[in-house]
Amino acid sequence: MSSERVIENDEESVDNNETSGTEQVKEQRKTLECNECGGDLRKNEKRGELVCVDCGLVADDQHIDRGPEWRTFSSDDMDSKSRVGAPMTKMLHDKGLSTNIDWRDKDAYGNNLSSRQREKMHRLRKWNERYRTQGHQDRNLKLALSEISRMSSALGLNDQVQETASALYRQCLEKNMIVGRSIEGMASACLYAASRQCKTPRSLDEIYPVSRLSNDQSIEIDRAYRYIVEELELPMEPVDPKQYLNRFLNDLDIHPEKRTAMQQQAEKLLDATEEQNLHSGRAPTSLAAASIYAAGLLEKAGLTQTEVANVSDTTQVTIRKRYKEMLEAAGIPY
DNA sequence: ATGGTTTTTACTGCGTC
DNA sequence: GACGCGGTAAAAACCAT
Repeated sequence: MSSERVIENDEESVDNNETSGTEQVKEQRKTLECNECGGDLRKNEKRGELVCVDCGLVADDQHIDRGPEWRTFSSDDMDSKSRVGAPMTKMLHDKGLSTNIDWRDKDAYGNNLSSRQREKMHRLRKWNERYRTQGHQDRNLKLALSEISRMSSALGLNDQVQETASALYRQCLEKNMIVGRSIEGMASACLYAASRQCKTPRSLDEIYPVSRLSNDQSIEIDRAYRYIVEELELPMEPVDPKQYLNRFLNDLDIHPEKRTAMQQQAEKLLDATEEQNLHSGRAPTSLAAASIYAAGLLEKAGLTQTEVANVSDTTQVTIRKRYKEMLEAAGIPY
């Protein structure tokens, strides 16, 4: 699509966002008339002008679309699809907005630079890098964000979680909450909170091993998490066991045919137990695990308690206890 | 700190393949 | 004999007070 698409006026560009560019143009041609002679007005895309076909009057020379560049399908998208600049991302410490100087000593055409130019570029690069990572806060952020990125890919978390975690860490930094605490611990805690907020929770037990904290330092993550929830007033609700179903079922590699049936069955069981207040006080992971095991029984998937316990970070004993009361709650004899 | 609850650990016997 | 399952007791972890 042309970057200088010419449209009737700015309001139109907002209202007709759902229709494609060509449709808009057709409609315009019918409605627009020259004030002087009544002839059709036609747009000149390259010049951004509206010109009368008959008398040559330039009706408007400022017809450049300042609206969003791409087609959008929801009002949320509208804001994010700005016409200019690189997309902003919170995953980079400078939101991806700083200057980058290529490390290759080539000019825009790919030719080698003269030695004089080369030296100049070296100096510029050096100073640019110094400027970018200037100050302790920026250094702090840079380290934290790279840790968040590393950990979230190790845990198979998506970009949305990573963005959320980065945003949380940024807030902590702005409120001066990091001083006196370890960057690693705070970053891990942000990631943990983000994974829950994005409905793809990871347990703290899963976070510990991918963080660079030693085993006896792992309580730092608990502490940091409580701290940021308190300070940032995050609305953290208890994790819904259903949010684990997908991942656990994936890890169990079940016959694709039984997979959906089991998930539905498990959700039904969780609903039944939820209604009878059997969820409170119980670890969400164990509830999810038990519902999966019970669903496996009902669907005859040949799942063992040990298998489910392994993927869910629980134990057979716990699964036993839970799945029985689940079947009972759902009124299913076993 | 305390007490109540859940979860884990470790160990057991039973039945089946 | 290996495996899945069920049960138990004691220890550990967790939570609200």
